Amino acid sequence: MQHWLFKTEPETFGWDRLKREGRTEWSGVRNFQARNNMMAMKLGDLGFFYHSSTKEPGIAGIVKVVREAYPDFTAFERGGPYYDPRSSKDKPIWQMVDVAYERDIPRFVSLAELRKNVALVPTMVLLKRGSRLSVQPVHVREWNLILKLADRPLPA
DNA sequence: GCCAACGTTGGC
DNA sequence: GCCAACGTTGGC
Repeated sequence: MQHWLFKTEPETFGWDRLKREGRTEWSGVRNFQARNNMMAMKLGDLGFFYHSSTKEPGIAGIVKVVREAYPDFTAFERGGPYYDPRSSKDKPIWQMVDVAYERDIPRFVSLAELRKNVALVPTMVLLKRGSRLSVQPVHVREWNLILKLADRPLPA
């Protein structure tokens, strides 16, 4: 099993909403690297649900991949915000997966806290300088370390 | 709101 | 194939 991280803006689609709705299509990704990551996902893979572009960015919860990659239909929606004329039903360019609420974590783990963790800084994609990849892999070592962080009370 | 860093586009 | 220009992301 592989682990991932999904970025989302909580003002647009946050953790509370996913919890309420149970599952969602991860549509609208228009970056090849992020798309390739989604195409590598397998049923049952887990991912961190990450809040970006917000007052306190960080990891809010855990999701599970419940449908493997398939064509992102929002690319076919003429006039829609995610329309891409290069993508067609015959030759779709963009793909998406479905993810579902898996479980809460004991507490929110902020980006600032992740940055303070010396063991994460050199390797974690999220922490790389200028990183803006919206769907990214998380090494199992990083995954477990972050879960351990979330199990402890927030350091003063 | 600012701006550094990034990915993509398109002229050459 | 190079690279400047552009639009976007996302932390601060």
